[in-house]
Amino acid sequence: MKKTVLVFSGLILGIILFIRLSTYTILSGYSTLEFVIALIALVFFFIGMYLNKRSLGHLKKPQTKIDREKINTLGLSSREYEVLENISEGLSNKEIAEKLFLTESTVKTHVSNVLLKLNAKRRTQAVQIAKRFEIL
Amino acid sequence: MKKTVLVFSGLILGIILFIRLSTYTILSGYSTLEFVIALIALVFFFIGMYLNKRSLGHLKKPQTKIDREKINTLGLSSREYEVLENISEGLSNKEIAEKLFLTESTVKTHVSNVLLKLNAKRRTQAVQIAKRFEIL
DNA sequence: ACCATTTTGGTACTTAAGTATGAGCCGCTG
DNA sequence: CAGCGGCTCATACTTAAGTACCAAAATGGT
Repeated sequence: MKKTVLVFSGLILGIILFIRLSTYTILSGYSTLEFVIALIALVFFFIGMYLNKRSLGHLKKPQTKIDREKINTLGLSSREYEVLENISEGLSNKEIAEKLFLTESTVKTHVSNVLLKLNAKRRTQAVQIAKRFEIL
Repeated sequence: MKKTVLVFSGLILGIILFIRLSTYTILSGYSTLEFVIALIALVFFFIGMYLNKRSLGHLKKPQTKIDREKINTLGLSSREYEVLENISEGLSNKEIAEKLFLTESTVKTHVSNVLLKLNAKRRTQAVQIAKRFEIL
């Protein structure tokens, strides 16, 4: 953010200096004024794009908004979804059971239901499908 | 892309018209010229940012560049990495074996090595760790 | 209060995943 | 050329995952 501000103010100064100079030297006709302004507009346009790309590039997480509509469409219950989340974290059934204060047997039931509803054969596939559906 | 071009050219026209008018009306002193130009620069800066954000927003995949350095650091061989990729696709050992023309037994060896090198206990966890390391 | 769904849990079983260990083959490098 | 690392495959196990089927609470809406 510091860099951005520095670069930005530096460019503002540069532009102002450029104007100061151009008003007394290059700038003679009207068309030249328009050209200079168009150039400035273009330059700042691309600077805006560049800086934006940089700042967005720093965002590590894709921030995929969870499609709750889709979860309902698939018929996933809240508990089943909760289990699915933990599967994607790489937890085992036993670990999920401990985390959610359940028996492993209950977790297995939920997992089986999730696989059915997502039409997956394995938990790994379920995660992949869930991400395609943007519910994870 | 069509929209972008249209909006862009429209704005260029608008700016030129604005200049035409301002040169004969508002624009009287030097400071005003600078102000107008700064304004244009600012406007185009934000237009650039906005358009860039829009176009980047259409990208569905986060485009996480694969950190090949990290792969080497972890000591993952190319075959092991290939297996890891297929694990993240939700494939079973048997399916990976068929896809890569291997026996299931070889795939299991690779999987075991991957789990060791990623310090994971399960294939699901391996995928999660790999994504944190940005190698997937 | 009743019904549908969810949540929970169990048993019994099958299948997949993962570990340990050994071994042959190939290509590269000191 | 000996050796190392990577790739392949196998056997024998252990453990986790997943299926099928059932059933009792809990929950929530009409």
